[in-house]
Amino acid sequence: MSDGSAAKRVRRSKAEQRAESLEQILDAAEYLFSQHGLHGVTLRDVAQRVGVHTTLMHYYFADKRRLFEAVFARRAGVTSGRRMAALEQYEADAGDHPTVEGALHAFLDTDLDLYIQGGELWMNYAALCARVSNTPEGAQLMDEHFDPVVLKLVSILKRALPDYSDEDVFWGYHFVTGALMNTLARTGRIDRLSGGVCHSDDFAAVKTRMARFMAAGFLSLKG
Amino acid sequence: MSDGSAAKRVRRSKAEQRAESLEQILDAAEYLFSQHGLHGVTLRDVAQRVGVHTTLMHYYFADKRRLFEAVFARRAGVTSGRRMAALEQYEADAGDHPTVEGALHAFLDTDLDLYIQGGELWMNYAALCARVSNTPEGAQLMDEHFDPVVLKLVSILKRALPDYSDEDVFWGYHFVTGALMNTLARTGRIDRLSGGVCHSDDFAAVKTRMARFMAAGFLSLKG
DNA sequence: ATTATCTATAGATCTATAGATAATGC
DNA sequence: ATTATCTATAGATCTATAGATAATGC
Repeated sequence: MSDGSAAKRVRRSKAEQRAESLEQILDAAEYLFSQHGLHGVTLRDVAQRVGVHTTLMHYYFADKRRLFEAVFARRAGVTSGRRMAALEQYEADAGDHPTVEGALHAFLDTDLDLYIQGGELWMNYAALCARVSNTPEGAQLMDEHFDPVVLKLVSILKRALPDYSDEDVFWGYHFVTGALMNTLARTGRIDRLSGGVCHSDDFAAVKTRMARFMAAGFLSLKG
Repeated sequence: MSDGSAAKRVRRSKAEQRAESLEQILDAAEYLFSQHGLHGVTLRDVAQRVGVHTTLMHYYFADKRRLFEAVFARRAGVTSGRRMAALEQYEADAGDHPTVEGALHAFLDTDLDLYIQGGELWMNYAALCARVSNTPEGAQLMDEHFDPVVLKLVSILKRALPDYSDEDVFWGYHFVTGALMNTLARTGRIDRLSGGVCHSDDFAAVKTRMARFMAAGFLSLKG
C-alpha cells in the first residue's frame, strides 16, 4: 500500500536516517490520530504504517503520549507563526482603523490557505486539531500552542469594536473557532447533508464566505 | 465518591431493577465517553463507576460499540424531536414570511434550553455530541440521528432566503453547527482564554447571542 | 564507537464467553 | 422458572524494557 520505503536502502548518513524516520513516524501517527484519536491508535498501528518495528516508536518517542504531543507540536508553530505575522501585517496596514472583517481575513484566510497549499499531510493535521479541540485534554493543547495568536486577534477585534464588552468579543471568537474547527474536521457530513452540493474538502468555498459571515455576526451583537 | 448505589438493596421488581441498571450504565458510560471517547473508556471503567461487575455490560449491551451507540441514541430522539416540533411551530406561526433569525431561534434556543434545564446528565450528552461530531465515525452517527431536523431547518432557511444558492445556505448551516458544537463541548478553553470573563457552562450567554449572530452572518452572504 | 533497528519477553489489561449463584415471579 | 448478577477464565493485544544485531562514523 504505502510505497515500501524499506525497499530502497540507499546509503544514508545517520542524521538523514534519523530525520527521515522521525518524519515518517510523525506523518503516520498524525494520520492515524486524526482518524481514530489518541486511544484509538496503537503504537503497533503506527509502526506498521511506517513499515518498522513497534519498539522504534519508543526509541524515538519515549511513550505514546509524547508521540502524540510531538505530532501536535510539529505543525502548531507553523500555523501559529503564519497567522501571527498576518495579523501584525494587517495591524500595520490598517493603522488606526482596523475592521473586524479585515482581522478575520488575516486570521482565517491565512490558515485556510496553509491547508489548501499544504497538501494531504497538512489536511491530516487540520483534522487532528479539529478532533482534539472538542475534547477536555485536547483543549489544553490548544491553549498551549494557540493562545498568543488568538489573543492577538482578539486585541485587534477589540480595537475594531471599541464599545463592545470583552464578553461579546470572546463569545464572537468562540463562534468563529467552532465554525473553523468544524471545517478542519472534514468529516464529510456537509457533503452527505447537502446531497453533494458542498464538499468537506472545499476549503476555498469556506474561505470565500467565512470572514464576511463572521464579521457580520460580530457587528450584530451590538446594534 | 459516587453515592454507592449498591448499598440500598430494597426489594424491587425485575423490571425496575433492569430499568435502573440500564440507566445507571448508560449514565456512567455517557459521562466517561464524553470525557475520554470510545477508545479511551474500558467496560471495566464503566462497571466500576456503576459499582457492578464488568460482565454486566455484556449482559445488557452485547459489546462496547453497541453500548456507545445506545448511549448516543438514548437522548438523540429527545433533542431531535423537540427541535423538530419547535421548527414546525415556528413555520406555522411565521406563515409566508419566515426569517433566518426566527428559524435559528427555534433550532438553537430549543436545544440550549434542553441542556440548561436538563442538568448534569444532559450536559454530559452535549459534550459527547460535540466530541463525536468532529470525528469521521462520529459524523455518521450525526447523520443517522439528526439529518431530519437539520434538513427541516435548512428548508425554512431556504424559504427565508429565496434568492440564495443551496451552497450558501448549507455552508451557513455548517458554520452554525460548528459554533454550536464548540459550545456543547464545554472544554473550558473560552474561560481560560478570556481570563474568566466567559464560562463554558454559560449556555444562557450563548443563547442571548447566537441566533442573532448567525442570522446576520447568513444575511451577509449575498448583498 | 556510536546509533538505528530488531528480537524476545514481562506484565498489565481488555474483551468476551461459559457457567455458577442469588434473587424475583407465578 | 426466569432473570440479574457474579466467578472464572481464555485469548488477544498493548505498552514498555532489556539486550542483540547491523549499519554508519572516525
